Amino acid sequence: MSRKSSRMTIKDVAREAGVSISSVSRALNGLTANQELLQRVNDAVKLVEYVPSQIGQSFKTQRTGQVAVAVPDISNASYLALVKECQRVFSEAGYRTTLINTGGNSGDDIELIRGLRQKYVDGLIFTTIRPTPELIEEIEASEVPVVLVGSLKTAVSFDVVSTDSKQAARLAVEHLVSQGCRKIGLIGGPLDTVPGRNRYEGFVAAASESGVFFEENIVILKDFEFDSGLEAAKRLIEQGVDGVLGSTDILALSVLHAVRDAGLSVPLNVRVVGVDNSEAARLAIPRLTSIDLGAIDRGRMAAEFLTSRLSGFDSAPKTAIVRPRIVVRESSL
Amino acid sequence: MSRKSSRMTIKDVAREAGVSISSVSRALNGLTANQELLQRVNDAVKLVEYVPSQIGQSFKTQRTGQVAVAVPDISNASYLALVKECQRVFSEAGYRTTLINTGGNSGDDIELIRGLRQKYVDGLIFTTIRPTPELIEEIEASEVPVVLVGSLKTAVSFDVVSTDSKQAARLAVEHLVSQGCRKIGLIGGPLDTVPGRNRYEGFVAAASESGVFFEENIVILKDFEFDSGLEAAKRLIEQGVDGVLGSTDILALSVLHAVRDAGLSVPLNVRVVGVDNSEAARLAIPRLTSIDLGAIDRGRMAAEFLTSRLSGFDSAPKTAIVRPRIVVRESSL
DNA sequence: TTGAAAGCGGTACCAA
DNA sequence: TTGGTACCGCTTTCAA
Repeated sequence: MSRKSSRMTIKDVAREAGVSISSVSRALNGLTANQELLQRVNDAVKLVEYVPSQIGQSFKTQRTGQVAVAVPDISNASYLALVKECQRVFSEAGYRTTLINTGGNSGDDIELIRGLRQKYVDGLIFTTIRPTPELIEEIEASEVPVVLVGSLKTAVSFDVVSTDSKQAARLAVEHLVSQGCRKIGLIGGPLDTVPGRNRYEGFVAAASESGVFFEENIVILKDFEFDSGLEAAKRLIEQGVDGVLGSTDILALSVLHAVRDAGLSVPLNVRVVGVDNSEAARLAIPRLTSIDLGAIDRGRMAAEFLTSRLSGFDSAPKTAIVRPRIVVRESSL
Repeated sequence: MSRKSSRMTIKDVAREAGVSISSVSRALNGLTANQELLQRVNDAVKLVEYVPSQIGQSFKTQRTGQVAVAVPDISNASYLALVKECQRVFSEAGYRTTLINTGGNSGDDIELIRGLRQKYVDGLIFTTIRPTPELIEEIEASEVPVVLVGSLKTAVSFDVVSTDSKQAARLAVEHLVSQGCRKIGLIGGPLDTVPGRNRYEGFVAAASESGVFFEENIVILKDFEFDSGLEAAKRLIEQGVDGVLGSTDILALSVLHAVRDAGLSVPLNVRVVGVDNSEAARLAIPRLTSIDLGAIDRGRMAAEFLTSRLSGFDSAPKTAIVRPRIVVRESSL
């Protein structure tokens, strides 16, 4: 016996229960006082194995019950943490979560926002490290609520959740200095990204204030690949740094490798700090000190901002800034 | 000037272009020969900034344009790889991807499959390590196409993609033996999971065939947590093993830590092999030998199976088995 | 080639 | 409280 029955609709339930489809709808949505009718409808629902069509409901209500979370790269630990946390909050609030890997390309980003007009989701959490004016404009024009995760320089008409990248770099430098480092290197991300730029500026500011030697010890990468980091780390070690800040935990791991390859030791000869406080940092040998940018907190707040808007609260644009904190481990002791 | 215009529908385009809505629909779907009408419609579309409603289209076509990928834990490297690859294939095929974190609970799994009747997605890639008979039954009854990623003992009426976990363990043991290990330990996953059971059996078979000492060196964990692995590894080291197979890369990393904590060295005193060939394995110190279970290949095949079904190809149930391969690195040399 | 109209599966208004 | 019915946006059949 094939169970692949053609879909049962509300009509079938109504027929089976001997009532009108309106009554079925009401019964199913808890708008019926009549116990007997309710019973008949429930029996009929069981009998025909009725399940309301999400598509039909969406059509009527113009709500999909879905939200999207867009990140440049889901492989990146902090985006992964953010996505997971959003998903948790949304799931609790009764929304399904659609995952979008943007690749970080700003043209595609704009297309993504524009595509929201198709109304395939009720709202969007959008993460970007390159918030161009065009992108901002497109988000402001969006009919679908968008919450942006990322740092902006201007005031905007939508909700924003960000972290203080400059402060993150500062925490790292101050820690390294307090541990006795006097010649600190930076392996930074691309300067045309907001976090890349901010961490660079934070590093420079904190380093010069501390009076440590640093100016020749800055390497800016075009990407965040481990191999690029390895190359950069090798250079820094040749210049005799005694402390390095890696822009991500992966880049910091590359420093651990380079130091070992050079026959030196972390933290004896070189102290290392990473950024993201990812699992990779916790499990590294030696365990890696890392700046936690609060990806989980950002995810939670962004998701809460969005669910709030989706519930119809039409407040002024909200902003949340998560403060980074340093998690000290073996690699910088 | 607010851009938050209320949605434009096909009617607005029709009115603006001075044609019927049927003509607009045809023009938009490339079913019009008349160049002038086409032009008028396109102009009207631009003028009113019309974007077809996904909801309206879904309602008519009974297709959502979405597929779901369900995994027990997105944090797990191999599931992550699988999800990413599925997403890539689906995106190319014009489908959006919804991510579902199941948590691996089998009751919830059944609810998930049952929930498909709501028709919120067109198809599902489902990953499980505990394929209960009830679950199988539910999948077979599903009206929505499901592709299962995981090993099954029985023949089923849906597509399945799996890997050979037994062979994976065998590869690892044979490699360790060939490197000179004579007392090999296993840190295994729960035996009530299919991969946990299969890896255990593969390990036992390969170890006894090789004639190496192993029987007292098996620790089966209740979970895959790093800390549990650390504890287990400590025990194995006290028993004097010279080789360890960790059931996942994370567990293998815990062995690296435990060996170091014991003042010993990998691979000099203990050789270590993990499973998953994750980024964590590539970046570990020392770099970790790992069994690649072909997560990416499985993701690709599963996604292709599903898109094929969604395109209406109603073939017999397909099965694909991905062969594991070993990636030898420093930790076992 | 074009337009009119039915219908996909629900919800909610209105009248009984 | 209940049933009849309009309607959400789009595709597609059918007739002109």
